[in-house]
Amino acid sequence: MRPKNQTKELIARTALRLFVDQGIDGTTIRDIAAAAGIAEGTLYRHYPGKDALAWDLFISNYTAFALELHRIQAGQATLRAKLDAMVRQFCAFFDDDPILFSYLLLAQHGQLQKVTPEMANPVEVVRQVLAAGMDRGEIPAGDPDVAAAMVLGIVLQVAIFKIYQRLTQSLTSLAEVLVEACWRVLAG
Amino acid sequence: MRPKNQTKELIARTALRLFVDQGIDGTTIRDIAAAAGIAEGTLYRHYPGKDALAWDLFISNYTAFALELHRIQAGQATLRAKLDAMVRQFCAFFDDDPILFSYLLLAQHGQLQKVTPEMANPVEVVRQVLAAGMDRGEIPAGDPDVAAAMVLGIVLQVAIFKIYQRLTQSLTSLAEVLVEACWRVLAG
Amino acid sequence: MRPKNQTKELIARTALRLFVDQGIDGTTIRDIAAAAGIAEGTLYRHYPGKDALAWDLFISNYTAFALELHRIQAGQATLRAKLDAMVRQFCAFFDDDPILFSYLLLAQHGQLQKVTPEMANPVEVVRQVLAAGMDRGEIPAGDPDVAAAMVLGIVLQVAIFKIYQRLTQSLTSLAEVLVEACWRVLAG
Amino acid sequence: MRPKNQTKELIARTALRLFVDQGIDGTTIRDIAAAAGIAEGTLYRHYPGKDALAWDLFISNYTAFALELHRIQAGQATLRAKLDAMVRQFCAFFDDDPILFSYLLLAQHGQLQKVTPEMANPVEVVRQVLAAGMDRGEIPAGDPDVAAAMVLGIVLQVAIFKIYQRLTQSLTSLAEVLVEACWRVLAG
DNA sequence: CATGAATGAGACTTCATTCAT
DNA sequence: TATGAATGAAGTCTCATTCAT
Repeated sequence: MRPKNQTKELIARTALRLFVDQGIDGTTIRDIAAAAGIAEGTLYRHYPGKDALAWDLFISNYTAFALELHRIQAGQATLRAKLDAMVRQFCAFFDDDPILFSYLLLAQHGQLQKVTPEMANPVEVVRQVLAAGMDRGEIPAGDPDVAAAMVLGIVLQVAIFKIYQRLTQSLTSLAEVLVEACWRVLAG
Repeated sequence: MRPKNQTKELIARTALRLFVDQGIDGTTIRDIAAAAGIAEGTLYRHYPGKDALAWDLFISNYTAFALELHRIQAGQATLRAKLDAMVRQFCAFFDDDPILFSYLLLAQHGQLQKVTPEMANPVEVVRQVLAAGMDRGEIPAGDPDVAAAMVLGIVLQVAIFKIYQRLTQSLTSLAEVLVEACWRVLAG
Repeated sequence: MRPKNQTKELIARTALRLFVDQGIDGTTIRDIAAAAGIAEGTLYRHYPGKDALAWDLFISNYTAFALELHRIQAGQATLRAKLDAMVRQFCAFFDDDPILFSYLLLAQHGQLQKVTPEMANPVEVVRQVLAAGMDRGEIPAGDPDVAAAMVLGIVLQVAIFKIYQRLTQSLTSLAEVLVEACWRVLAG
Repeated sequence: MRPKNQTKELIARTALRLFVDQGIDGTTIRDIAAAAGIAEGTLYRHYPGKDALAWDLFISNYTAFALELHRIQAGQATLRAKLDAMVRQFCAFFDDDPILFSYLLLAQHGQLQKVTPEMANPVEVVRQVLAAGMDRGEIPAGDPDVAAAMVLGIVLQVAIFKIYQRLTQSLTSLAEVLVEACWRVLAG
């Protein structure tokens, strides 16, 4: 018998991989159990069910990333530095764990409706950083939602291209380019 | 008895709406039939099955949009004008049929693996236009895939914000802003 | 428009062929209509439904053959001559219309339960001829059912071999051999 | 929880009975599950599906009987003794498990097309035994396929009569009569 | 008589979840 | 805690039959 957390972790990683490869609905409990080398029933010792597993995988990592993003930008003084740090954070996250990143990206359309406003949220972090920058006059005032969308779009679409192997470089190696692009968009 | 194409069209629109609202896997044949006011079996006189319906809805519109995009940019002489036309085309498409646009956006992760290179493809159109612009020296040379990702990201993420109602303006009213942002990203 | 009986006949022959090829349950109304070049609904102008079609095809030909068999043996004086005539009748029937013969053979297990004793029946004809022959002392007395089974078995199993193409000769060319075999079985 | 093989065996016997009573197409998964006292889904833990169940039931027993038949004739020296042993084997099989025998008899028309030449086959066993007997001069030379058809016809049609209750004796009690009849047919 | 779109009952099958071991 | 056979609700799809034209 494995220690409890080890089995739970095994389930989490296995499910993550299969969810990304086949979609959540396209992945069965049996798939997960078989790939993890455990019995089907064992999964239920660690998670209440499949939906809970998918949700847990999503929200814990989504929140953790949002908090990390918030922490990292807080350590910077200027908007430019905050933007730089955040974009690099996205890139590092992707390069460090592309499967998890992909999951958050691809699962969001199914899970986002269960996200409540009080939960930490990467989109909100970016929006607020940009709004604050506008307030402080670091960039021209504008609709902070539009600004956030454009910045996120630049970074996330590059990640999607990487997922679909239209790009082969690491995201980190593109960070500088992305930061510069975002800045030009914002600096108007 | 309705004329044949009328029923097929009814099924298509109903399915589109439900697929966007509940996801493809989250929508049952029964859902579609009930919402369309037809019998379950009737659907199968018009489509071979649920997968084929989802695929047909995706690829026919995805391809049609790609061709339209290609046509519209070909009518412009400069990259700046092509970019302007293409972005406006995205915006007009979204405003004209947000459900269809959403479907193409959300369904792509499930259907894209069935897209073959010879099928017309909006991503490819954008990439080629940008690559040509680089070749002609209209914008600084760079990785055309990265450039395409950034341009697409700006437009599509704004569309996603609109879908999730973070934005309330029409996309068309944002077109100028988006074109300008894209251009600044590209013009380096 | 075809004359009524021509369409009905077309349906009957088409159904017969498909029933033999694919089984009754394996054949759909749509199959029949498509193969016959008519609309699905047209079939119902000529037959009450699929079951009725299969039954009609069976019982009318089954009965007709039984009556023919009875008539032909009645024209012969001795058991040997009756047997000869009946076996030749089976062979001629097979060679003349192997599809119909196959249908009667293969469909019987599904339809026989609907056959009532007062319906003319080839098995019964053979049994009675043999029983009468025993009564008249033309062959040794024995269980007429066993005798009928053996005689029928010889003829029908050869037909089955022909259907499955284990044999290539016409049945008629084997008639002499079959009659002789039956006679040896009976003559004890 | 029953031991695995017990449930599979229960499904097999129940299906066999229903297939014989109602035909394969006339028997639903629900029928089988209800008659076996299990849930519908349970069947699928033991068989891939209904077709596979019907096929497995057919081919495993068909092959097993062919091998047994081959084994039993190999233990005899003369054709007469081989024939005697084989006919008694058919009779004993029928009397021992009339449902299984009926299934093999009735299912063959649907399943035989999936039988490949390398699969053991009772018809082939009989044919080869007779062909060898002809080669050794134990019976007059002739077409071994015709001979096999006649011998099989005698035995199988008697079995069919028994299935339809035209006969009430056990087949074993008729074995002597059948062997004698076959021999007269062959000995010419 | 012919058509063929529409119907809807019912078939097969999948799969998240339970529970006795 | 782990197991995996069993469950049964629910999904996809088929097809005999009907009926308005």
